[in-house]
Amino acid sequence: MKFDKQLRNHFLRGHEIYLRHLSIDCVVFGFHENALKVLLLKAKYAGKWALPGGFILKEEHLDDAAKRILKERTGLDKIYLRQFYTFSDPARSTKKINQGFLQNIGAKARKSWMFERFISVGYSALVDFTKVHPVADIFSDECDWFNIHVIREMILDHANILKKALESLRIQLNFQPVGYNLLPSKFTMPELQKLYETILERKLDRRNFQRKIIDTGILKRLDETKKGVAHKAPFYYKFDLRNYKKALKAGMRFEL
Amino acid sequence: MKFDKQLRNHFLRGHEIYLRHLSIDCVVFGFHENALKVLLLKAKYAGKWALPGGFILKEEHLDDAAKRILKERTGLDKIYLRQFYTFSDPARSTKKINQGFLQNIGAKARKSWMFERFISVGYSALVDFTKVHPVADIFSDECDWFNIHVIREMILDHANILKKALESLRIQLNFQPVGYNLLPSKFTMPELQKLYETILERKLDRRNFQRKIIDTGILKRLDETKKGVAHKAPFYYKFDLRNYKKALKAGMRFEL
DNA sequence: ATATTATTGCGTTATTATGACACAATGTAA
DNA sequence: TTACATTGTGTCATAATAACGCAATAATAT
Repeated sequence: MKFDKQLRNHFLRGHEIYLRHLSIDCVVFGFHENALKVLLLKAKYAGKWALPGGFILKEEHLDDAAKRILKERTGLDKIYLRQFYTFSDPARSTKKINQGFLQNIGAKARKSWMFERFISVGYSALVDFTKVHPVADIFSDECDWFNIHVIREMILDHANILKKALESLRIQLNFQPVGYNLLPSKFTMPELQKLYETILERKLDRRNFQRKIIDTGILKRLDETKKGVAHKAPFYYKFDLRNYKKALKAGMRFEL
Repeated sequence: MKFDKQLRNHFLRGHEIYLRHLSIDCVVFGFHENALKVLLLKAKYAGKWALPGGFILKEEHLDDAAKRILKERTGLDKIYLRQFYTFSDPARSTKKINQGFLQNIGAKARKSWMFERFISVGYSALVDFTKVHPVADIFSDECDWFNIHVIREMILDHANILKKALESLRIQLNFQPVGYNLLPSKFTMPELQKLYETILERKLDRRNFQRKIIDTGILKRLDETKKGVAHKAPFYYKFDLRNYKKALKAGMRFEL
């Protein structure tokens, strides 16, 4: 079938266009229904889960490779991306390969560049959940969002990569109001707070949180309130892009 | 001569033992005479300066490669090391190669793996200046310390790597009392303060600085004072390793 | 010997930021 | 119409921070 032909070709001839020994893995964060989510692929045959990843064209910048890979997985064009760590444990990529997979690829492909050692550069992406359309790649037969705390068994060292990405995100939170990238353009204060609580894994005082974030000046309150809630309706806010950028430039801190 | 034979061999056969397309560059920070220093090598023939760097053995962890490289350049065994960024601009390594260099290597070597594209992983190291014995490598004929603010012209994108390392160090300062790695085992309060001022590039109030760092509990004051200063002698301090590690584990912050 | 000088150790105070909590307002559901 | 959950705004005690004062001290100049 067409799919396997593509796969086979990748194993046999991929090294002609990609750099050897080097890959990218992306941790794509989204926020939906008050929970932090991550985009995962279900690896063919193995049934384990994998981070969206890919390879680097011979004359391509890593940032561009990550953009290209994520464009394919999410349909999104302008994704907020940040390189966070490079994973190089020699044991990370030499784990036993799934047998069902090998059989489907064929004997010749077993000597493929794909079974050599890989060093992988980790990128973390922050996206607006509502804008993403997950698409599987040639190594997988499913692509979907998962709650950060109910993660399935993952291939290779991907669980470790995810863990590192989360730590990195937690630190990033102090230097950048990540809500801008993770939330839809308009959102309520409780939603923003829940985002922070989820990432930091601790409760914050509602009133102090509001005061602090308002004081930064990066939010604009809209005249509109949320409809259809069985209690006092919260206002919608959006980021004041002008002040947001100014704050970033000035190296703002946002401690909680 | 022996040196050029070694170099020639590296160009012709290095790819047999090292991963292609991948290198490491190290920014080694030291502190001496109240100034932040960085270790540089003078590239042969080009005369420009370079960060200590090297390549990764086919089954070697990047961290181990960095350790190996720095052991050779500094003589030090247990260096505090941290990976900070991976540099992948396709243009970074394709800059015109120095002619004098090429002539000395010979014609055959011009097709060497060394002239292919390189992606370089940046490591920053914090060392005790007084313990380092700089040694040049096969690509250079000089190795020495330079004040961070009077840096010479550098090869490739090394100036950029250095800049990124400094930014990274500045952020690190909030999470880790870097003095432990940069200062000799015993030091005075003004020395520690100067270290912070140099990295942050701003003046700090002497009295507030002292109070804050004492309050962290990671220092032990010795009974000894500095000798031979034409004014009131400052006490020596050293890090209380027990509390230092405890603070690190607890994720201490040190804002100034 | 003594005074001078630069710098240290320790302390004070005003200002600002933080954490913890009170209470009225409000939009749906009972 | 009332109950309910949750929001917007505000207060207050406490902690952290910035700015500054002053006596002590070790070499040096007189």
